[in-house]
Amino acid sequence: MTGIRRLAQHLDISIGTVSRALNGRPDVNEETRRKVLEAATELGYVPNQSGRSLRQGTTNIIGFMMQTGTEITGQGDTFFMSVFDGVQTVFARHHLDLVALLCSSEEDPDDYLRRVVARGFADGLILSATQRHDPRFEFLATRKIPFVTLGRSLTDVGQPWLDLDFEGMAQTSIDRLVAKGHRRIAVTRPHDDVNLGHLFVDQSAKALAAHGLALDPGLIFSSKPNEAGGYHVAQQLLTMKDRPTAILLVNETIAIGFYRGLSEAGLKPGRDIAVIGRQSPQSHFLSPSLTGFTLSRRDLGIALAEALLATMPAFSHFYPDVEPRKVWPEDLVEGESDAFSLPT
Amino acid sequence: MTGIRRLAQHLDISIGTVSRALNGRPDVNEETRRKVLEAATELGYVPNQSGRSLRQGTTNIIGFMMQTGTEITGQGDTFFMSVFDGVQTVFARHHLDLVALLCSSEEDPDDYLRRVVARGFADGLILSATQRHDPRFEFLATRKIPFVTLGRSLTDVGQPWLDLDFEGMAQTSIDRLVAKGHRRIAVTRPHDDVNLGHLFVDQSAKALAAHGLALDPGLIFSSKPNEAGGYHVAQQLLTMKDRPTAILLVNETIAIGFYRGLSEAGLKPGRDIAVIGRQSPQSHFLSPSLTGFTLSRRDLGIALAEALLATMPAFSHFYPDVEPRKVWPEDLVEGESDAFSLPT
DNA sequence: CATAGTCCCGTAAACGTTTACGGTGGCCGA
DNA sequence: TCGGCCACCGTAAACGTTTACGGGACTATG
Repeated sequence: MTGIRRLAQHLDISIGTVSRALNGRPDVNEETRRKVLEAATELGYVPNQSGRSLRQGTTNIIGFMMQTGTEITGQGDTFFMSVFDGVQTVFARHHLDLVALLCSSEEDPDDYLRRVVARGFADGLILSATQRHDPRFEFLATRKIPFVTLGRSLTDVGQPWLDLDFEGMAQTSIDRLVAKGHRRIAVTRPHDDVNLGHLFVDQSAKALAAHGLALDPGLIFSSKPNEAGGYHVAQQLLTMKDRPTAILLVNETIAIGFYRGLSEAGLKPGRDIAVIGRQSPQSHFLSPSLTGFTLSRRDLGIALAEALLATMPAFSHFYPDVEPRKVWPEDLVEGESDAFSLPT
Repeated sequence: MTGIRRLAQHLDISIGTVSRALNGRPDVNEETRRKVLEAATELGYVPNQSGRSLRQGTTNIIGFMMQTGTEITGQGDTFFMSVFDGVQTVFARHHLDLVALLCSSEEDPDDYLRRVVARGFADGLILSATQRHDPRFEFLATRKIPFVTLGRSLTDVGQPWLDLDFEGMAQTSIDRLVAKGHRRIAVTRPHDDVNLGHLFVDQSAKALAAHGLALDPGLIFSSKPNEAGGYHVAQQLLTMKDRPTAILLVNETIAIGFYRGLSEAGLKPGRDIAVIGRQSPQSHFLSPSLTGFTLSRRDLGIALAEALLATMPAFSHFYPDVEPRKVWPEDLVEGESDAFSLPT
């Protein structure tokens, strides 16, 4: 005799009642419910997830898909981890388990997702590293699997998303730099087709246009979103005749490499070039201090989880008024890296 | 009519035969098996994992537990990801799904593991960030859950493990540095109780002793295993009166921060101090080039997976002669960072 | 022809839940 | 007294598999 049956026998009660008691159904006497819960802890009963899944066609698992090709992050080691933390705290409240689905760099993300879905692995998914055109969206939509994405895409199947505020970042950065007399402003973007890069470049161009300036295509640097990428950007920049006087770094970690590349040539951010980037735990150790945007990654994760739950019928009533799509605000932390200004 | 039943009906055959055909049982006519497989792809049948799990008490999932407190890695962003890749390729052969279980920095790893196990989540586990004394081992052993650890521990319940070759690294490093005239050799270690730190320090002391030298306790630097940690180590080192002339960096990423900390004070690895570390994708962009150890992370992952499977009854016959415990060799890549030598 | 053996297949139970359905007993109002 | 309602509980089916068991058809052997 195992499982719920054992509990029932021990209490001389039917298994139906035990199940109802454990699941918080209303049609069970509070006194018997108390006894059931007591016996459950006493006997160390934990419900069998397979049985439950089989019966109600739900796994209680949410998957957070990341790609190792982007070095799990592309935003610095801790970025996704903090977001993950936030997501996890929300799901824990609903007894949902969160796991990370790491798609190898050698496997096609679309194939990987197909496998995950075919297996009926998760009740819902969180997607990151969203591409400019992302086939995964349509796939999940036709399978009617709830999902939310961290990052917009041109592909739109009506799913909720959260994203960074590239418009805001570009605008305040550009305004700030133009006010300091800069005209030749460079911009970095990840080398792959992740949508983030497109957005940031577009918004930067827009912000420049507001000042009657154009974004020089020669000043758009594609790089891997990691330290090495930043280092390369610096090297490219050093070889230019008509060097930009300011640069925007969209990814977090590349600032590290960029600083190093610069310093090897004897250049210094804030003195020889104005740099605006994104804050990260690592960037606090940069010198001169980085002027950059910051956001609460944990809160971002929480919002991501809530947006997903709001679309899942079983949980939506908990989150009646969640904005399904939202651009996440960032604050600018002023440092010394953009102190460099030009006479006007 | 759903699932296997639908297939059976479509072929006018019993569900038992269908199941046997799909699972590669011998007692089924090859001709009917062919038909079944054909129909399966035609109808897009995929077995329901819940049903299967319920029946045979197995989930076909392997969990790779990592901790976000150590910034998923503590070894640099890509370390675990490459290992993960290797593990995944092995498991894919056996139709096992690998997921990452990320324990939040705010949650106790032991509690987290308890939850995972109670839920019956995985058939097997891979543990990383092994502590010097690790309660998780005993817990899993009593629950009879197959697991393998990346890293040794003083806690030993007979489980297989793989680990880095700290003895080898310490010995070749020390020998090399002593041969260059160094006597005051510093060592870094992670600030927490992860076993790796203890081992590396111990082995370094042993290697020094072989030359009649002692490891000065004042030359053991505890640091976070990331860039910031390396930066701090450099800062600490700079304030010392009797500075060491050489240093061993056990973690991969800390070299980055260490270099930066040094260069801010006008010091240079290889000229003012000898540095030996560990190679990483990022370290290739260090200048002067790093002398450091390297290993095939992917192969490490493969070995890890095989070690686990060898202990699981259902798979052990595939891996009859896998060494259950193994120290993973590393090669030294010579760079310029340890060029600094002393007159003897 | 009888017997044993082999190959293949069908039947049905079992895994641990959830839940629709119906039933019992008590209470209340007419 | 009786019908109806309510609160609570028991029964049993269902979810989709796997697998032990047995049986039928055929072949080989005596």
